[in-house]
Amino acid sequence: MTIPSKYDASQVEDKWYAYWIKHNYFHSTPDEREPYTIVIPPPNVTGVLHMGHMLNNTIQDVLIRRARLLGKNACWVPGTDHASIATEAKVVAKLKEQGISKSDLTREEFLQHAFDWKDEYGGIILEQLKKLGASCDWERTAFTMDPEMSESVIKVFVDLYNKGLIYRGYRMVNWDPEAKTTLSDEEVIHEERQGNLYYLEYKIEGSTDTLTIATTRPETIFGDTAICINPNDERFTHLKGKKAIVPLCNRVIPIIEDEYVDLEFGTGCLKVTPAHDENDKNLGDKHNLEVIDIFNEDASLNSFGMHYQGKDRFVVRKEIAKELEEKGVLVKTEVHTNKVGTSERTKAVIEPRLSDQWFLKMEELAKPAIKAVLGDDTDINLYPKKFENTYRHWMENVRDWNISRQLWWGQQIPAFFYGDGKEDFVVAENIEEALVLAKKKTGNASLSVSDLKQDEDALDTWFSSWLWPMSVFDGIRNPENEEINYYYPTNDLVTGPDILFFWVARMIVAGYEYKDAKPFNNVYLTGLVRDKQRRKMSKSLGNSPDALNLIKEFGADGVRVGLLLSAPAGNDILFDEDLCQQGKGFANKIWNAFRLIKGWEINDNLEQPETAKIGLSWYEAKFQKALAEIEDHFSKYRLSDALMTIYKLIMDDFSSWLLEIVKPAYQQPIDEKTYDAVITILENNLKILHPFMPFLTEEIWQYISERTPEEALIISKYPSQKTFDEEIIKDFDFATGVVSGIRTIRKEKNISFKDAVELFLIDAEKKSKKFDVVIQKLTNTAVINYVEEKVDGASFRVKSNEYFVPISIENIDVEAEIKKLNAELKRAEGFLFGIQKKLSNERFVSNAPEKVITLERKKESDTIAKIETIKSSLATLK
RNA sequence: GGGCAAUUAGCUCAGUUGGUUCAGAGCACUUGGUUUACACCCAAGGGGUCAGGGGUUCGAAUCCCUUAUUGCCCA
Repeated sequence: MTIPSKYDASQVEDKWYAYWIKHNYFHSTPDEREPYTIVIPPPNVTGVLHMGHMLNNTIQDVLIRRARLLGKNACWVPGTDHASIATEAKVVAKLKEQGISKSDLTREEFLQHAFDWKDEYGGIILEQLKKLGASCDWERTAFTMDPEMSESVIKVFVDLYNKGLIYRGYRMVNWDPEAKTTLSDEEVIHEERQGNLYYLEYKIEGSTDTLTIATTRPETIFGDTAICINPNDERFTHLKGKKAIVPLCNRVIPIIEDEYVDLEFGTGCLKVTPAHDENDKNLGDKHNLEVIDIFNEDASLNSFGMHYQGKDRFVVRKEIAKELEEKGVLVKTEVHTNKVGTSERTKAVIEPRLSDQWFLKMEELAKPAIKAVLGDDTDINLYPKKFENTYRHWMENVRDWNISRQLWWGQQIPAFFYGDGKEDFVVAENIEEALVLAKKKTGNASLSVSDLKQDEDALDTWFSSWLWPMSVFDGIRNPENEEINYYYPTNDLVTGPDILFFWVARMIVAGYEYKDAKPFNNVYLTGLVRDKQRRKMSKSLGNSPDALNLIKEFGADGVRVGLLLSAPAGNDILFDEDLCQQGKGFANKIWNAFRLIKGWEINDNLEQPETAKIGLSWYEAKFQKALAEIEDHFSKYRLSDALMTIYKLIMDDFSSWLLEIVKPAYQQPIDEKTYDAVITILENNLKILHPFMPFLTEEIWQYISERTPEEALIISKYPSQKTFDEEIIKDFDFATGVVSGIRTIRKEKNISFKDAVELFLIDAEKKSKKFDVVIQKLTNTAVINYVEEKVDGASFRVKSNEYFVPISIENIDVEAEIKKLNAELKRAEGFLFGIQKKLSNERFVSNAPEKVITLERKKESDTIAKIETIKSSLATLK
């Protein structure tokens, strides 16, 4: 059998993914085993795989595959999110290309287009996840607008309404004039923008006096309904009780007094526009001011804007400034930076707007969710822990959640109006039930279905995804079904910190409200993927590599390793393709180690050599030590450290040391016992590596021998932890010091590896001799002689042991040797000085614990011994 | 403006309760090497005043104060 010297992932990965699917290893049904459950953070149904998804889902797959190997019933539920604003915007844009305007369509027609779009492009991302190796239970694929999901959402809305937690309010909301919908506070991004502060002069009615106000938004003067001054401001006492005249429209408005006005800012006079600013709205409510809304829903001016009617707010701002200047109203303009809210999705500048919206009261609902994460006996752990502070800050200041959106793509709010009054509605799961309620509420038995009109708005997408961990198991509609009881609470949630509040916090809220239990035990918050220059990866910068191309180039295993090697929990990951190259290189290394082993000819008559025996027992200890470290890293969600431990184990301990130790001479056969042991070791290495590099490991596993579907690596049994011999690891580390010493001498003295050397040593350490054969083999040392006296030749020290390799006279550079020894001596003496200073300090000796003092004394005697050997070496050279 | 976090080698990061030879890892770098698994490799090596300053302590990368810089969240 010839095995190619380069590992070709593209030949392998599709084959094993198909095999895993065929044998249904990813599918889970409740059974007697312990469940291990993850629900995927559902990506946008029309989305495409980007680096963030790759990182996220690689982590989830590692956790799931590991759980599977540990014998748990692993269930990873995949799915997608309908992403109301983003998707609706895409559909609207596509229709526009075809010359169709949304306003020409009925709701039903529009939804048909949207579902067609979803069926055509939706779920591409899930196909891409398969390329990455994601072992999701695809039979469970869910979508937040599946009929069962939507039914759950409506049920929850009705329930919360009936509990008095959902209410309708005329409120200032964040209006996105581009998407023509409201946004929740969390969907608004505050950005610093440079603008102007305009100083405008208002006339005082019945007087020649004027007053000056400062505003950043001169176009909103049409909505002014008062001027406000601070009652304590002596500059304006003369204005009290007077009225001002709004420029251009010449409306007369009252001058009111309120301590809210900041004496320092601007001129100390504030224009009040209740329809277009939250603070002004509060002032307006307090002083019973008129509310004049001057904008259309696309933020162009309406008829209140007079000759600016129909023009966009930013156009008007420029034009009106000019007009005001010409009319002498604009006194001056200052450059001014302020924060403006922009839409997360459309980037449009948010317009505060008053409208009727649906809200969910959060304060009481948040309480159990706060306790779960921050209490003493925390139910839910965040990794890394630092996010608990952020979580606390948000949850303790939580505001009511605006859950209505002026969109069609989403669950339509189940409120049915029977009249024109604000309160003329009932809330029910369907129109038939609504009719019953409406009849009861109105006392009008003659009402019919046609008299009811359902609210036009849809629910916020997060109002469906906050139920995700329950609704994917139908836990809302059938709260006691077998699946929800088995899989819920889920174990780990892996997601980005950017949706800690949007999603994570709300799932916790929903979990306690509807299952009286947490939705998950642990939340692993990944970092953002950035480029090498720390810039966020984005389409507009074009710095995001094509995920599928990366997989093509480096293999899914290579990309997975590349991502995880640089992704400590919670830290941003600075993505660099070189990392994938390292992952690919690692795959190739393991492949070649396997090639080496597979190439050996086995001879069952051969005795096991001593070197192999010792090497194997050392590696077994080393493997156990690494296994314990890996467990520890996993328990702290330090996946990159766990991977690095495995990387070093396989790269250094297995390939560089063990295989070199057991390797038979060229074209010589290997004894069966050693061969079998090496194969077992290789298999164990594959098992612990499988969660990180599933394809490569399965390929080698199946190459090692014929396996039945029941024997596939993906469902094999993870190596169990055993106690191990710490001493042998220490002794081996000492031996590697000797090996390195000899190698250094070979290099310095230009002694080829092919020429055997002889080694002499003064064994002050009285070390075990069992590694001598190993040292000999690895360094091509013909014989090791234990002596009492120095021997001529190149020398080196490991602790207080002194080693000599005789070399021909012309190779000895006495000067260089002395220089080297002097440097070593100086370092040792400095070290000794430090220790002795410490030990002669009476306060140290009397205060430090006994253990520490003993250690210091040991260090002292070791160093003294070492200095002795260096000094005597120097003496012989001179 | 308020809050949180960070600052350790050229880069990305570990460093647990203050105490093992604690100043580490990976990558990068330098030098040498066709040792029959692998040049996607092997071996050896250089490199840090632990951001600056002050303090507590027998002892500080680790605890406290302070300054600077950076990032995130909120208003």
